[in-house]
Amino acid sequence: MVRHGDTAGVIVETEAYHQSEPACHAYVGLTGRTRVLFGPPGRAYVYFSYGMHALLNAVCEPEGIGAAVLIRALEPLDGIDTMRERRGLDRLEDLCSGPGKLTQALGIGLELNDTDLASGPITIEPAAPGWEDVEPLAGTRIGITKAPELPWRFAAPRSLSVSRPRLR
DNA sequence: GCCAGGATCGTCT
DNA sequence: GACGATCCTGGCG
Repeated sequence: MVRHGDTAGVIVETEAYHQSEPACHAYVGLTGRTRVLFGPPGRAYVYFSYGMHALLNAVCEPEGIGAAVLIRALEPLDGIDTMRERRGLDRLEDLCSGPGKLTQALGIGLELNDTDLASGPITIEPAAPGWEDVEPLAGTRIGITKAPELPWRFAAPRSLSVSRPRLR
């Protein structure tokens, strides 16, 4: 699960990105923007998408290799009233069912880029009770034009908080 | 249910 | 100067 302040949710959807394929920002090599991707693992890579959304990634692989996991959806767990206020929405399954939605619901902005996901302010924690043995489904990634064939999207089956289209 | 269009701006060419 | 790892709304059926 992911926690920031009083808000937290269970990770139900992710996508993997790696410097070896062109959909990954790190594909172009080390630049000002991709510096964090090539840094040590366990840090947050938060970047600005489409001029209006912050997207949260967990940096993976040893320092020197550019790779990360995009957090695409959460099932809301704590601070749901706060999430509703930030999102201006009521329906539980709409609060965090997309990478831009969940950063808004959790109050995660660009200022948290390159922060440590073990010590916070954003923390990634072990699976919540009842989620330990969930086996994710795999499918192709969403919203990209390069390397669309790679089955690097993963989602929890049956969760209503997964972004569309649902995997099955 | 599906599709098209607009908002909006950092990053790299 | 072009291009997105997006979201929301409105039209149509």
